[in-house]
Amino acid sequence: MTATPAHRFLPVIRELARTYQVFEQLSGNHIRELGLTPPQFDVIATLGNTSGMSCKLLSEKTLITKGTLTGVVDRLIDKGLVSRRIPDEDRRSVFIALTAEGEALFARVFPAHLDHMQKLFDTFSETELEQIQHMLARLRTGLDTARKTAS
Amino acid sequence: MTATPAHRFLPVIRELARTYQVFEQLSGNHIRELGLTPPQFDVIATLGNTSGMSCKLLSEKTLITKGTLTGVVDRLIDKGLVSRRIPDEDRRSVFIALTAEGEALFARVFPAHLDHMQKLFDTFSETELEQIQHMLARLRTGLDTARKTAS
DNA sequence: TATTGTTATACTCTATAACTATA
DNA sequence: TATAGTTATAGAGTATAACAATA
Repeated sequence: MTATPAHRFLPVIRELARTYQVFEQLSGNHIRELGLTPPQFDVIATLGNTSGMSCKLLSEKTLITKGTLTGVVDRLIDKGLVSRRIPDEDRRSVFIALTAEGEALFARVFPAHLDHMQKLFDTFSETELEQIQHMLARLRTGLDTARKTAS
Repeated sequence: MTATPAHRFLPVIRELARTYQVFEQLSGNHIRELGLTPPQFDVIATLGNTSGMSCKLLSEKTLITKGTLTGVVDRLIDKGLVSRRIPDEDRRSVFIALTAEGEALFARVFPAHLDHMQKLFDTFSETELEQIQHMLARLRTGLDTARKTAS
C-alpha cells in the first residue's frame, strides 16, 4: 500500500475544518436569532418533512448521543416544538415528532435558512456542485469505515 | 442574478456537515485519549510550528471568541502546555506560546493524528485532492464574504 | 475613544456510566 | 440477556455583556 504523504491531504483537512466552522458560525448566528441552538435546529431539520422517528434513529441521524439527545429534546418540548410518544409496538422506544408549532417553525425557517446560504453557491456550476458533493461523500465513506474500525 | 435552486446546493451542505461531523467525531475520540478537548487541540495545533501569537490572532485563527479563549488557555496553562506573556510593545495584548512540554506534545501527537487520518485519503488521486481543496477554498471565500456582510 | 483581554453569568452541550423498563 | 432511553454527574464550551488596563 502506498502511503499518502501528509502534505497532500493535510490542506484538505484544514480546508474542510475551516469551511465547516465558518459555515457553522454563519448558520449558528441565524439559528440563535430564532431562540434555538445548533443541535436543536439539527433535530428540527431532521424531523422536518417526516412523520417522526424513534429516539435511536434520530440519534443516529444527528450524531447526538442518546444521553445528550434526551436533554435537547426536553428543551424542544419545553418550547412546544416536538412531542414524545411511546409506541404500542415496542414500549421501550420513544417516538419523537414535530408538533404543529414545530412544523410551522420548520416551514418558516428552513427556506429562509436556505435563502441565507444560497448566494454562496452562485459561483459554482452544476457540474462542480456534483463533483464536490461526490468527493465529500467518498471522503465520508472512508471516515465511516475508519470509525467502525476504531470502535 | 440567477438564483441557485435549493435542491442543487442543499445536498452539498448536508454532505459538508455530515462529513465534517464524522471527521470531528473520529478526530475527537483520538484527541480525548490525550486528555485534551477539540478546542484545546485546535489551540495547540495552531500554535504548533510558530513562535506564538497574540490572543487576538489566536482567536481569529481558531474561531474561538476572546471570552471563551481565556478559559481554554487557562486550562492549557494548568496542564503546563502553553504560556502567557505580556509584550513590552503593547501592554494591552497577551502573547501566547507553547511551552517546551506543549511543543513536545505537538511533535508527538500531530504526526500520529495525521497517520490516523491518512488511510481515508488513499482512494483519492492527487488531482482529486487538489480539486476538493480548491472547491472548499472557493466555498469558504463565499462564506467569509457572507459573514462580513451579515455583521 | 478605541483596542485587548478578563471576568461574570447563565445556559447548553458533552462524555460517561449507572439505572429502569421492556423485549 | 439485550435493547431503548433516562438520569446523574462533572466538566467544558458558548454567547453576552460589563469591566479594567493600555494605546
